[in-house]
Amino acid sequence: MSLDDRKLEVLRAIVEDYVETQEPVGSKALVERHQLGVSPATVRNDMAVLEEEGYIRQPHTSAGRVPTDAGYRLFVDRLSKVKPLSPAERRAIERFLIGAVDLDDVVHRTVRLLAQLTRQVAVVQYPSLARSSVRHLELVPISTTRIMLVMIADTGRVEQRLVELPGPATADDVMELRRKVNEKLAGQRLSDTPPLVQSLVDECPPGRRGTMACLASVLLETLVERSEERLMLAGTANLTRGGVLDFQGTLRPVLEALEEEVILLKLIGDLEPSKTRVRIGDENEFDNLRSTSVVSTGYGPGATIVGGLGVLGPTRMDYPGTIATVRAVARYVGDLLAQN
Amino acid sequence: MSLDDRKLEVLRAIVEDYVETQEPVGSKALVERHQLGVSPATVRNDMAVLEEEGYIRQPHTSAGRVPTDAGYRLFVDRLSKVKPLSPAERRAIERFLIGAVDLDDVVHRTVRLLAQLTRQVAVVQYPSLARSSVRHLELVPISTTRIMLVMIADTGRVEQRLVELPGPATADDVMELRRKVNEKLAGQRLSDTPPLVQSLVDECPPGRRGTMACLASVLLETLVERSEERLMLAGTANLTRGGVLDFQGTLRPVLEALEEEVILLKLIGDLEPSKTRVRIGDENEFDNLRSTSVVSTGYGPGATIVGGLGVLGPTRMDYPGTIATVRAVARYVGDLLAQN
DNA sequence: ACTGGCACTCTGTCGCCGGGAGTGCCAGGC
DNA sequence: GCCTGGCACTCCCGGCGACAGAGTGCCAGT
Repeated sequence: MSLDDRKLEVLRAIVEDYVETQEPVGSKALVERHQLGVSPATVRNDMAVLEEEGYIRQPHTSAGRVPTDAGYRLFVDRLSKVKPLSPAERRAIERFLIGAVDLDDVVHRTVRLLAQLTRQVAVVQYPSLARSSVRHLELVPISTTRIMLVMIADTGRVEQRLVELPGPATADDVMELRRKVNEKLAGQRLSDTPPLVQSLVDECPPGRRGTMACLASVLLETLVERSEERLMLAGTANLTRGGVLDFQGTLRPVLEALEEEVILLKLIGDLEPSKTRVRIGDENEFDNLRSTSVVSTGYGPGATIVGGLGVLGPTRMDYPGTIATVRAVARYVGDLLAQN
Repeated sequence: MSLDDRKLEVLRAIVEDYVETQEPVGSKALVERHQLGVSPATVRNDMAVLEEEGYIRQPHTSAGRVPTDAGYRLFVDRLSKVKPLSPAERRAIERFLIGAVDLDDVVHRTVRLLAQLTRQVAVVQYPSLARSSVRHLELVPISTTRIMLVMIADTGRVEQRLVELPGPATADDVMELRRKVNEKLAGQRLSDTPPLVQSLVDECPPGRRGTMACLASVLLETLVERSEERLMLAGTANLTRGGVLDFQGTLRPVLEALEEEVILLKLIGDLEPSKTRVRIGDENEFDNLRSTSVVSTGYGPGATIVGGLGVLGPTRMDYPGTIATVRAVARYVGDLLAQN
């Protein structure tokens, strides 16, 4: 059975009211608050159908209706129009991001901005190393047998690692290494570097090969294997908004999930270009997040994508507003990165 | 009126039982669980005195007694003996910290370890720049009028900033700058650098002074003014342990406070050497944290202190165990830093 | 196909009551 | 003088029943 326009309109009204009031919505209140042009009885019939189809449900007999995950899904896919940001919001975004001095600062400001605008938990992934290029590699001698390797990526990320050398190296040795390594790797995408690193070792004169091999292994580890993704979180206090009504009693599982970076990365780190992804309740693959929704998108300079960001909140969330905000923030951050 | 030994013993018993059971403790249960050698009636008299003195209170008439903040304070100061860590805990600490590859990793592992061992919220401050020395300064050309300044501190911290130059600079110019800057600043404590940076500008040949001045101002900003403290948080999910009984109903204010880095820094960043600080409930200067206690201490290689760490939990916490754990972790982290 | 009316069901709240835990006080004993 | 047993009192907490309110499903009528 397909749903006619009015039934969809009723669903939309239910979602909107429920999101706003946090209370099951009944037929009478619905016709009063929206101009549906029909009587409560008619709405009730429509509701019965919507419930049949699984889009809404009653917490108990003779309570109002509440959207199901499927209901929210339908709402997001077909019923919600994008809500344009207010000029005030746009100004807020610009003002907030404009003073950032380095990458850490950008991420930091972004995540707080997102949390504040959406009033939910915000997550921002640092630009992924896997999607970055090497801008420069620096070797800093710490002692005769130890150097610090500093990798600067074009996205602004800086990673450092300590390298234990097999034997002592002079300052000149280090300079030479530095030159060679940069010659070979600077400007390369990180994902392309492994064979280049190998060739570095191969081309090395035998006398120095030990040192180079040592450096190479750490390089590989830093550049690729342990291509660690970092992220930043803000707005956890927003989980307590609306009492403990959302999240079926405890936010325990949610807080636990937020501690797991792996989980968060899976959530916001799937990077289909210029597409905003919405995961609603049960659609989430993590049990702990079954009562939450996640809105995420990729960001990056221009059309390329270097990382993800998003927000997490109760399934009962303002999807149009949240989606609009997430997109807008992602675009601004991308622009900001493009300037560097 | 001074409290005799038995009254103190009663207080100790109350604190211990309450911490364990989370329920007001009555006189009868007390004599049953502890060998006090007197009758409940006697204990009741002692309790009346303890209440008079403000160390315990009754949630309502004819409920058991609960320690007040002052009661916990007395307990911590005079009644609790340090609880030595179990060998298993020591091993856990070592095993957890041993694989750390860089500073980020150390801090990350430490904070999670602390959260796990104490089952509370853990906070670890990155080694403070103000207490670090410059190991090396690197200048990486980004374009002809932009260079990236990377500062590596002896504590392992790496800070980077973008510098906009007033005019174009050649690779040689940059190399020259790099040499000069390092000559002057490497090895210096960050707090000693401002006059040195000034002298760098003064000694510069007039032709390059513009560039150097530009660099110098960013240097100053990076090194001193914006000597930003960073920190890491873990274990917020532990706040939900024990229901919402602690934290008088909502953890909202607590979560809010945890979002404010400034607050957290004040809490764990007061660095009296080798002293563990305990702030109990109302002793806390932040209203939002009135229902929590904070145990914090400094850490660093050897006897010097470069940063703070600690945990935050309900006033009803296992003080002896928590204090012991915080101290032990701080010592291990210090040792780890000393190795670099 | 929609509407008004009506009976029904369920929730949430209030007041009430009794059991239980714990206290404060008092008189008596060591 | 300190400790103890006894006793009356207070208060919380859980269960129970009544009740008002909200919302529904259904049916007959337009």
